[in-house]
Amino acid sequence: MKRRGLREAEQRLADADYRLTPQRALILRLLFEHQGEHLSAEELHALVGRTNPEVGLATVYRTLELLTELRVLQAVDLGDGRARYELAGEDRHSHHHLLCLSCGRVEEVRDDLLERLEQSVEAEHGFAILDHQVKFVGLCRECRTRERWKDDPERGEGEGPGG
Amino acid sequence: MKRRGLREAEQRLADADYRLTPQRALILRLLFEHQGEHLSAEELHALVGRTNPEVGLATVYRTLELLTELRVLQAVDLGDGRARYELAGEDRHSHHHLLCLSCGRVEEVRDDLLERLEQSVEAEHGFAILDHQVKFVGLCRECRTRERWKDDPERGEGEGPGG
DNA sequence: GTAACTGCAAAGGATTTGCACAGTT
DNA sequence: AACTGTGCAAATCCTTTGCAGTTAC
Repeated sequence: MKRRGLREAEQRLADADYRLTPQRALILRLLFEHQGEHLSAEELHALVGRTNPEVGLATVYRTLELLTELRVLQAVDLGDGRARYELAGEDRHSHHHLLCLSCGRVEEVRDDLLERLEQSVEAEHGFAILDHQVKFVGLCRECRTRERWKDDPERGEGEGPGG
Repeated sequence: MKRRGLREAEQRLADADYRLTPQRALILRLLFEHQGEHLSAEELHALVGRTNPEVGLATVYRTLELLTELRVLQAVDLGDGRARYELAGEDRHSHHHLLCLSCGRVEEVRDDLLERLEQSVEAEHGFAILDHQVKFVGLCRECRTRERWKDDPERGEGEGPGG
């Protein structure tokens, strides 16, 4: 569905006089195929490696950096100590994430109230907002419903249906 | 003025059966003396070293971790690749930061609209929010006034009330 | 053809950890 | 004594970088 986005992204590379190497093309494709998964460099490298084991991790890092620079990607911090990436929204910066403590899932939020908040901040602090990062940590609807939280005083639980 | 907070923090250590060692006492004191500066582990270690060069960096890290666990501190990510810390508000989680791209200053925000936003998110996503992190990146009033920004060909026009 | 790109491995910076010693209870 | 806490240094983790060989344009 977002196939067009891929073309645009490739075009943006060309427009900025960068080469569309097979590595970059593959990485870009995977990024679009795994939209919404917030892949890290290493995860992406693993994905790349499925078909092209030759591609080095450094290349993945370099490509990620390049694509971020070109505003094709945006780095997001999900609090696990590594950078994760998502496709950058065309019109608007929109990293508002709901991070579930129980299952680790990441939902995206789009809420007009945030714009309201920005306006308020700009007005009250005289601060010109260029970008933002909003992250809510808590329990998603499902985990909350499951109530598997009250049992666990500490933490560690295997959320594994895959087992 | 916030001397009482220091005592409370020390008490919290004791309550949790941790010892108030000279290192911890010093670190805690410095943390209160440098409120609002968002010190990193290494900065704090340097401060500690002014009077007690013997204290190791690892101890600072360990203390920071401990104090965070005890909710005396909160780690904040200001985007410079290292963890920074601030005293945790008693009643309310409150890391809402305005990070100025020009001078690097960090302001704190307290805005009711954020609570409104939280409620909206809880209602619409069924997500139980336990904590949040909100960071706005842009230009503070002063840097904005100085207009040292318009020189930059990168960003050009856009939001220009100055017009 | 050639500057851009890649892969590899080594380097880098922040944070953690293993371990023997020191300080408390 | 039995632990907890500390200092040091080595280890770890993510990410970057140097360099020689490769390749897209």
